[in-house]
Amino acid sequence: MTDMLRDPEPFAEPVAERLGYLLRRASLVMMADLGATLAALELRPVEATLLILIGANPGCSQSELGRRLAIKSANMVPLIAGLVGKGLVERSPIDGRSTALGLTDSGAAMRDAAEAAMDAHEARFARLITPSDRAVVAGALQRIANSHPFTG
Amino acid sequence: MTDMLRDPEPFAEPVAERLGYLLRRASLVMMADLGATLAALELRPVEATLLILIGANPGCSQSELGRRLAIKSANMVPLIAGLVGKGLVERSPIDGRSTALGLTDSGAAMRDAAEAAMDAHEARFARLITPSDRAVVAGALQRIANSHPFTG
DNA sequence: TATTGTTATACTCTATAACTATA
DNA sequence: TATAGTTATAGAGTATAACAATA
Repeated sequence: MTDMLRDPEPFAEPVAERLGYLLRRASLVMMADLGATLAALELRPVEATLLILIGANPGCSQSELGRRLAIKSANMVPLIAGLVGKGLVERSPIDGRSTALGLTDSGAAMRDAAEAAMDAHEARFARLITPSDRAVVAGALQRIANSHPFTG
Repeated sequence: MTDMLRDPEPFAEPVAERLGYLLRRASLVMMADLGATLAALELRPVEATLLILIGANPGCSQSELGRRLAIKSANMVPLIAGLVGKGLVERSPIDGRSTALGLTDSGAAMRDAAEAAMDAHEARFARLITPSDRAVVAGALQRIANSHPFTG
């Protein structure tokens, strides 16, 4: 009987028990699903995140977004330029060196669509964790994420 | 009094509650710590993982490792070649197309050092989660990681 | 015909250095 | 002097396509 359950080709996976390994594998799976989900909107995950953050913080600067998301300023340039080029984000000068960012009307619509897509995406995975365990997981992940300074 | 605790520059972070976002941030923090930890051994995380897996599965093939770790065969070539070049891994032909991988003596010593470094690394983060919550987190991460087929 | 290992290559993401203009 | 934004570039990591040799 037990032979029926035997692994036909046993392979030891000692790293599979490690927290960092599990975290990375789980993160890659969720990122892949999110990417596939947002592809319908022709948005990458980072672009959807930027739309949501700009929508929630109208007038914020490019450098401030970079600090929050740990994206270097040099790498923010093509990201924001891409969203502006798509007509989703608009810049309005604050002073000579800063520009306030905001969503255009179509940017706000796209943000709403992206949030709906992300809700559906997240629901597919939240199903795998009981509500009470979800709080435990979220708390643990937050403590890990905050245990190192995020340089940006 | 409450003014003393007020955020000097309020910034809404609606994505910070999302499971995928938390997972990614936590994973990046642990990966950065692991990379810094293993730098003392001049090993990257993926190289340490390969040493551990080869040590636990002597005779395994390069393509099998790639399937387990979701690394494409084209990308396995320079990885294994690098470990062979460092004298940590040795190849012995099985048949005309497969080669069995194994650790050299110095590869086994390096594997031991890498596992010790990973133990210390992991302990720094396990501290942030109570033992009973650790099982909850590990279970949730495993279900998420297994919820999508891993293509490799 | 499917698999192992390989080469070459391209694309994305991220990092560094240097620079301009402004506060 | 420090900051916002930019440019150019380099380095990882990962992806596809095509191929040779073998099972």
